[in-house]
Amino acid sequence: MEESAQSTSEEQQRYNPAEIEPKWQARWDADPALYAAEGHDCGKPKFYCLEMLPYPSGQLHMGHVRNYAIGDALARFMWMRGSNVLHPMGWDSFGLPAENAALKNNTPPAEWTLANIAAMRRQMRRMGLSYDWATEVTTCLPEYYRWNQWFFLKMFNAGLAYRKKSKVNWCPQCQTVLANEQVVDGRCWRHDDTPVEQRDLTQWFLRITKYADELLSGLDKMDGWPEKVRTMQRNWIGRSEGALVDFAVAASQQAAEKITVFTTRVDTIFGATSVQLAPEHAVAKSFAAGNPRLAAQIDEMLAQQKDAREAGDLSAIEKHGVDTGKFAVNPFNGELVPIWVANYILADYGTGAIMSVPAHDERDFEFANKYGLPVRRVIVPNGQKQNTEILGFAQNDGASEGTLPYTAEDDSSLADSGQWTGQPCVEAQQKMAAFARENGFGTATVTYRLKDWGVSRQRYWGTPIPMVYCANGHAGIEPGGVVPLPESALPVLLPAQVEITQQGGSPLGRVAEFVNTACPVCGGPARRETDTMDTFVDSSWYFYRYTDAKNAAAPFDSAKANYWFPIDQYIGGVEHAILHLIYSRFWTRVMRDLGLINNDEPAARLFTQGMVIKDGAKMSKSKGNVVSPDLMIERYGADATRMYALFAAPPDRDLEWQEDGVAGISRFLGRVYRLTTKYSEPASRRVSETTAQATQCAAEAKLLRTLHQTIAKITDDFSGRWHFNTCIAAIMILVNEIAAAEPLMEEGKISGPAIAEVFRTLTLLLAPFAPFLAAELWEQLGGQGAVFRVAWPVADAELAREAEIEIPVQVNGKLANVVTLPAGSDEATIQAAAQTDAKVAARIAAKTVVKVIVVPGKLVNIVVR
RNA sequence: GCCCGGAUGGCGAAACUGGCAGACGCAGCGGACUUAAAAUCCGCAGACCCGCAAGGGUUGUGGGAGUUCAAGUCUCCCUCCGGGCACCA
Repeated sequence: MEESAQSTSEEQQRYNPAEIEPKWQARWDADPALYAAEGHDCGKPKFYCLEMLPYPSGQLHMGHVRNYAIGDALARFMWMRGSNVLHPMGWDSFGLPAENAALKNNTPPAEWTLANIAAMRRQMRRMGLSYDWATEVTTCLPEYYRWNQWFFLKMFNAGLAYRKKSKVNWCPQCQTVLANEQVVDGRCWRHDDTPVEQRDLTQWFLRITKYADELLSGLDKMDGWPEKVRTMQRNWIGRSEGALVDFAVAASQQAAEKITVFTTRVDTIFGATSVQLAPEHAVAKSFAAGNPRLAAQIDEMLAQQKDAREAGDLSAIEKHGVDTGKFAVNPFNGELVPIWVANYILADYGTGAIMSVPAHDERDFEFANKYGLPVRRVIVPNGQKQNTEILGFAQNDGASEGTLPYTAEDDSSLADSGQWTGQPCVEAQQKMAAFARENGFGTATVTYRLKDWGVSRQRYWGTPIPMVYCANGHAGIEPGGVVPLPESALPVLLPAQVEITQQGGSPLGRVAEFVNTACPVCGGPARRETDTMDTFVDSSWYFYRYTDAKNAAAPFDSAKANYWFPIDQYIGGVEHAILHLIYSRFWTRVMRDLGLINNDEPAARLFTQGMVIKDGAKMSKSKGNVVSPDLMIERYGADATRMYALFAAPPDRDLEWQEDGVAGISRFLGRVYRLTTKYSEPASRRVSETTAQATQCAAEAKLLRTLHQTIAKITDDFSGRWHFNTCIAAIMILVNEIAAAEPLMEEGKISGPAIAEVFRTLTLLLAPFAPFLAAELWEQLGGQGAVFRVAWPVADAELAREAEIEIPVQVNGKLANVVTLPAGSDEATIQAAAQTDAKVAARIAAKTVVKVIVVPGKLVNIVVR
């Protein structure tokens, strides 16, 4: 009996997250105002803290835990600093996995998705994340996706959404089209074992290229974004300045037949020794029409390209080409050059045709070597003689040794180039483009790698595209033509009972009640568009919806969006650098041009956290190294799990998950709990300040010094470096010092107010990292209200200052001893102390002091000989 | 091939502007408490060598050179690992 009574009372002293965490979770759940954002008139500075919304797979993984632990710490810190914080969460809940699950389990996608959301919301609450659930956004619900449709209509009317037939990426696994951004190394971004096929389909596109220049130049100003992400976006946009030049086809029956080439080096045009066409090029096709041999060779090239693309490595195929036997006229010098078709010319970049200048381009050089095409040098470094020779066959030795291809354009000039000979390259590029324009055979131009965003998906679980095809046609619309629905017809609801099968074609096409409708203009029969939108549409603007999530009349109220935007801190994985993060920048500009918002960019600052790794590899089911957050929470509690995710590595680096480390954090939290609860009522327990004596005051001063240094360090880190791992280490140091001072507290030799300040502040410092424990301790300390609304402690520089400082003394760069001196001692004092130190003196005895370096506050180095 | 990161004890890491390398934690070892164990608390700890010990010496931040009184940190060259881009004319 006695034993159990004792163990019960000890039990109460023990840190038991399984008890305190659910208790606080229930209290927080019952208090929706706790994490609610306030209005624009609350008088506080706003802070929009956002983590990327997850796909509701049904299971939180460690990457989520890390992402949300970072965001949550920041949100709580900002609240404590007196900001009005918006910290929302939502669900990127359209997409293929729901259809796959439907196939597998015979569960409707909606049901499966909503159940997953419920499960993940429960996990997030269990983690104690400070989301304002009143602003929750679920993209698969009509309340949300109707605004996708609304935007789509706006874009259609603005000419930003259009249909065209083109070659598109098709994933046979997903049974749908993919955007360029969703093709990774020739594979589907979701199925890295599935080669993407090319199909000709008529699809809806969004005109992101209209904003290409702005998306590019905007990056220069985005210094709150990682340089890495900005670079990736720059490369993806791939702006390139050059010129279009028309080469007439010589002796063409069709007099107007010409080949327009794109080049960034029009200054090299006198060195062009052939014109190269992509196998898909229209002129190549027209030549092939009368030349079966050529036609066969072109077909072979196309087949080979397809194979290579499916193998995932386009650059692996060897360059080869075929001479068409035709010639083109170089408009600058009237020369005839042969026209070839070559497999390395991309049909969808530039014009699908180039002028080949072997002397000044790596690829052209390689190609010319292979086929013995002439190499003519027309660019030389400044100062070199400007007469050159036609080399005839390319050479790798002799006269051209190591000099070709010569690709530099800076500090280089033209040679053998008619009236432009001797001019610097860069200057000549402009003048020659202007010349072409004046003479009607070319112009300066800019091309982009970025293509318009193909958004049609032949899938069920997505936003229906709000368009119909009027069967009979009417004024201005031919039969079968596209008619946009009026806004009043929105939302176009996704039909609930749809059989999901693996056959091709849009599943919606098999739902007669959905497909068959009336034309909104003429009332005649019409069929609905049966493709749905890419799910990246959903995530392109969801963060605006958070500012006004319940609005039934508009996607959001502009005043609210303008108050909260831009996002002050966006946190997520780098894998979205050129998908979500470029689409949402585009969407923001579209909304701005529609007059809905004032900002150009969605997020002022972006943080990309590192991956969570186990046994040296990214966690994945196939590797069998997945660690379940649920299991960690069950064993060690949410506080310990989250805090470990912040402690194990700086947030931008990869993190190796070690369960023993979580146990260590749990132990640490237990220590905090034990100490704090023991001293939670100092006034009633002991303490009279008058007992303090000088030496004990020193111990107290030391404790307070560490306390204030810790405050300063953490406060500083939140505003800059975000090295939460060292913040937590600093708290551990503080706690170690408190534990060391415990005997003095026991004896009442540390004052009551000091003890109270130490534990009160410790609790506040822990609040962003271990919210459950902080809430519990705050209550036990008698704190009023939610700990997350208590003002963040302010470091007192006076209390934080070190009275004495240890200065290492080196002799010839090697440590001889450490001397202790009052802080702020001047150079002379330090040097004197250093040189008179016994150990130091012993080392410099019998030597000559050459030089003494004194760095006040840092060290002394005595150079002897 | 090009562009970013990164490499520090047995492990995760720290050292922010050049100034005591390894803070903090994990694992380990020793001790206290306990009949015992768990939990907890205290202590030790880069490696090598000398010493019974206190202590002392050498060496050490992927490799090599350099700048400097002083280099994990700066410069040059190289190796390996991770990520991105890759026939873009």
